[in-house]
Amino acid sequence: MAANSRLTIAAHALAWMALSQQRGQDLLTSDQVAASVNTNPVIIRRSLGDLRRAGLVDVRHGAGAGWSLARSPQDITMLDVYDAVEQDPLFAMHRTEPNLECPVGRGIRPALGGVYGEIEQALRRELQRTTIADVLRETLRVR
Amino acid sequence: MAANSRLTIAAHALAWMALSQQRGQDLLTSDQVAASVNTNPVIIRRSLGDLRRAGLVDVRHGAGAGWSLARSPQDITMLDVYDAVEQDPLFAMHRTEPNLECPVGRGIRPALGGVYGEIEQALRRELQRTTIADVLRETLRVR
DNA sequence: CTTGTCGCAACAGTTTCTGTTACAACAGGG
DNA sequence: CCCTGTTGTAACAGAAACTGTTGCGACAAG
Repeated sequence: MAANSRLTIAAHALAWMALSQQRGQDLLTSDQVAASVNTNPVIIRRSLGDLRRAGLVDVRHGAGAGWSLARSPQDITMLDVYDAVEQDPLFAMHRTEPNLECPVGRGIRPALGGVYGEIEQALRRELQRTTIADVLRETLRVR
Repeated sequence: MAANSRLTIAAHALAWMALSQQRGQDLLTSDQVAASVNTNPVIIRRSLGDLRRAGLVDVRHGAGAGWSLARSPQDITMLDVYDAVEQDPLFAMHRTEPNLECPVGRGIRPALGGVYGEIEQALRRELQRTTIADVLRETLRVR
């Protein structure tokens, strides 16, 4: 499906911030997060920017700047992260409008829209069941 | 997410084939299906080719060639279609390997793998609840 | 043998994603 | 008030995926 890795990057960043918080370091720079994710700091700033707009993290500017969690890790669900970094629907409709003179072409979009809507709801219910605290716990179990 | 429209195209083609079958026309050419979907016949042949490899449709070559359903519409679920046309996982991992010297970088992939696996299972359960016969019925309800 | 259709390769245009560089804006500390 | 380090964002590049198009060989029914 040509899936992107935004949810993965954002969850990784949040899990790392949660662990750093546990260790007493509340504030991390995009450089420090990028070092764990192994990517460019601008990628991290873009991702954390999405999370900031969703109210999941706070940012401080100027000297001594950096990022911190806006909520405790067990209060951030994967659904919160998903909503922060994804906007497109899971399944796309036709790029070009189907033939409206065909009964199937006329009705297929609302029909599939209903099906796709229910599927997204199931996805959201499942995403909501896991928090960043859960992800961090599972992450540290593998050592 | 840069979602593609393959599931939509395939479901549209199957619904149209199901309706044609009801009307007494078992065999459709890719041109006829393309006319309803409003796209190029090669796109339809590619999609129906996926469905043929999955055993959902049959094809006949030579003169008088065309496509027909291999099963009755109520025995084809959206999960069958999904498996036929999609292969990539829903959410991608990091493009580049995370920093393995960081405890989060080391454990994040299996941790997220577990989460993503459960989400895909939920998606699959939901896809399985809808058949092509359901899609066609809903499609014809909108007129 | 003719004809109509499929299978598939090759290619182009568009879009998305990731990564990179560059630089202005900002704010804390001396 | 200036220095310094960090964020925010624009601009750009390369790679990949998706859709669409053309062309042509393979195939089989009549």
